[in-house]
Amino acid sequence: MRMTRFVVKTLREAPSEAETPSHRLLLRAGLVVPLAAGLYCFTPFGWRVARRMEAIIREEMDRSGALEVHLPALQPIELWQQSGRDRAFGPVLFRLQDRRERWFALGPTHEEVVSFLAARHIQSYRDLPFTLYQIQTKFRDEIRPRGGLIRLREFIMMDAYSFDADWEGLDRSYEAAFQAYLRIFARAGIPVIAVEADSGAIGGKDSQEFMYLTEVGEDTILRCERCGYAANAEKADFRRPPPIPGEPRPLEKVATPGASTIAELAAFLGIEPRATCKAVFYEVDGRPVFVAIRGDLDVNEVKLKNTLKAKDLAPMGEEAVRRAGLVAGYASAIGLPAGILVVADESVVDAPNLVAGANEPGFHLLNTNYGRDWRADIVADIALARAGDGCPRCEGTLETRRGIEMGHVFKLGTVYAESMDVRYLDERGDQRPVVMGCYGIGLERMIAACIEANHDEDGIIWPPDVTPFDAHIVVLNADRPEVADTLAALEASFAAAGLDPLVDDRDESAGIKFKDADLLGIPVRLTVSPRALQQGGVEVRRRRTGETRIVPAAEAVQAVRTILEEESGAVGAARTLAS
RNA sequence: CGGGGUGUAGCUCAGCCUGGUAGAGCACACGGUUUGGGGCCGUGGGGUCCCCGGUUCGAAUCCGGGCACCCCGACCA
Repeated sequence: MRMTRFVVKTLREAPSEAETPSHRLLLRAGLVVPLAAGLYCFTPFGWRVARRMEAIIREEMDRSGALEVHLPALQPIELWQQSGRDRAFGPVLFRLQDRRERWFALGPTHEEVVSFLAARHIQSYRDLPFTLYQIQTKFRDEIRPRGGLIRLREFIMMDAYSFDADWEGLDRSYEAAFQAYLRIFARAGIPVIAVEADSGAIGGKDSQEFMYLTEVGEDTILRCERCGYAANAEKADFRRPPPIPGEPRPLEKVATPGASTIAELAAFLGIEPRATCKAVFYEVDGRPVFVAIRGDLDVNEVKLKNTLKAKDLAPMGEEAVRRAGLVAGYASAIGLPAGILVVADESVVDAPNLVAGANEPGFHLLNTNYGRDWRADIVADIALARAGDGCPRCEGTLETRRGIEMGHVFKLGTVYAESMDVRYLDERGDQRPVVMGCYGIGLERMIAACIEANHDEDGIIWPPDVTPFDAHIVVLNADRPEVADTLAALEASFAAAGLDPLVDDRDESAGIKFKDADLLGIPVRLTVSPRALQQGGVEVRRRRTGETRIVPAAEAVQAVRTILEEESGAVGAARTLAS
């Protein structure tokens, strides 16, 4: 491809809106241009990268035995009502009406539609198992799009769905998808770790996320160096510090003026936060919920939401607190107004003599004891794991890292089979629900993470499987006959070898061309110039290391191939290091 | 939705406080020069100063109200 005929434009300075390295480079190298919040146009250069990412995904999914399909993005709302997910997704679901005023949704994911399709095919256990996948646009009216291609309102997702007769079959399908994902991310040059995850709005049982660890990530991951345990913070278990032991003592009311936070209370009384009971108020699906947890711990809102099987959960606003008759800063479950659901974390049940609020401004109660003084409607693990907490699997300590969720695999089980009525007849002729799994990868996110993981101060460094061109040929003094002849010969040999180079034939200075080559990130650069020819050929430069050498023009193709192969090895090594 | 920030040329920004002909660098067009790391000289084109309203003889600038975009928290690939 001749650059003068290719629609690319690079920017010397990144637009001020871009802060993360990938966002800046995406805009500077001209891969995408923003249209509106969470919406981007892909340029010819950017789309080539996207297509290569797609190719990696397609090859590895095909290799795993999955079958590609294409499902409508536009879907009748009834389908979403049937699964109950029109409410689960709520405002995230884009809705629109057709000319007959019938309601549709723009698919944020495709479990319902693929269930519909699968149900048309599945009659007998002999029809199972199989896995379907597609690479298609999804729509989500996200609360806050961000980070360039990290969080979009319209994005391309590879979503796969497995259908098995039983849970053992699902385990095998899940494992096949898991292995395919590892190959996909390795080839894309994205180091990932698999972490235990919450299944969120998708529903289902086991679930793991593939995380690319980076400071610019939006998820928090807890990890134990010692045993390798890793989990999303919203899911993570941990060993709670033990309670302070003691025999129950009599309840006692004390004045604690101005001590409305755990820190103030502990300081005022000269005790550890661990000896107090923290009260947190939530509004859950419109109803007030009182949460009690030991003072040294925080509430994990995802765990709480799951415990309550709630659709909507938010900290209670000041107005709602007053309306519910709660006393912020001095509340406890002892003497709480009626009609409020009380949820307790496991940590308060076996901790004796906790200091808790007296439900009266400026006063607390000493020596409150669960069972003797109060009881919760629900007792559950609703505590948030934090850096420094004990690992749930070994004696190690958890640390936190930030990460971007690149992919997610779920064991759905029979949830959708039940709601969408996907059943089969087993060997005995009994009707049973199909056991499903689902698996997703965000394509734009892969591009963003690939750049995050593969760049330097000069620009992008594409992994060989992702690069939009096989080589970047810079031509200097193209008007000299020997240069023009060499370029023509080079282009012919590349074409014969089936390689696709980007040729910078622009009338620009050498400096601009070299800078642009570094920014655009094609792994090998060839320079055709009078100087190189004098030295016996063309200059070959490896983008990642900057090393250069002169090779005869006739050997250029082989030199490019060698570097691309070696770069594949380098990408693999980087992955091993990080995982 | 809450908190913070920003809207002036394609991009980065100055001008605003203290109202009076809208600017610079980069990019773009043309001419010349140069040709191994964003080179140099000259000429030129390009603006609803985010929008609406108010104050004023006069508003990019002051006041009010909107909107958009970015960042931090609740949602997810």
